[in-house]
Amino acid sequence: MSHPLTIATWNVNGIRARLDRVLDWLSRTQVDVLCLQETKTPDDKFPTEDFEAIDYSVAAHGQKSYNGVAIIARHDLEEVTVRIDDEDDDQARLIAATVLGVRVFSAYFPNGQSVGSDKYAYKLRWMARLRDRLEREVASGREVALLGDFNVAPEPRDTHDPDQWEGGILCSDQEREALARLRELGLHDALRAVRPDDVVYTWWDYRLLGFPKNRGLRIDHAYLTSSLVERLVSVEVDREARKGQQPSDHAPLVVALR
DNA sequence: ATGGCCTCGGTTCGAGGA
Repeated sequence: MSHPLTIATWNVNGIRARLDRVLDWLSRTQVDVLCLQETKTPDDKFPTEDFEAIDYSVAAHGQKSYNGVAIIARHDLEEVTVRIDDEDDDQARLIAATVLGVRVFSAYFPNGQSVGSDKYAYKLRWMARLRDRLEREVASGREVALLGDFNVAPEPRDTHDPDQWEGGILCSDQEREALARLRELGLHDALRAVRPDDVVYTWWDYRLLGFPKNRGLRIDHAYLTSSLVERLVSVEVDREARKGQQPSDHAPLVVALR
């Protein structure tokens, strides 16, 4: 028998700038596991006590100003590991923990800036490294849940305006192929598993009234191994969390498992 | 109104984001 479990991912664009909003959201939703990205905070300044005060545990891996990931959970966080591999890389973009037997990864994929740039090459290299890491994790027979800001829109329908986005950063063939290589490991796009035809976005530009006009992208994802897909009840974007004063430019993606 | 942002660190701007 498995335990019902909700797992969410949210790029918060600065945990200290968004702390009250995230605490309120957790208290209201009672999500079991929350994967955070762009915490932009060193671990000694992460507001761990504030989460513990509402009975959540924290595993954080951050750095000053940029990047940073964390996993917040109402259950014990076991086997916490940070980084992808042993390669030299000072960017804090991956943390893993085991929650109720599920190996959960919170990932902040590189943005890539523009196709052909040095940052683009780093992004593709990072995705290949992640693939190799997850190949080992999946081969071990674990239930794996990879959640985060993947910074890739998998298909043209995952952007509000393909004419504007296709072929550019977040939507290039090489990025999409690197994402397909992750799925080839046996990881499935949870949103598409239960909502194959919906137009869904998770990010909207702060500028140009992006959110009111629903000019968005689907770049935050939850990739699950098959046994977790079989437990899927729903996958939802909480658009309410993108509204109001000082929102993140991303909304949370919430995965419910039976 | 026909253009419209936000974080961080560190100062009143620059880098980065997507």
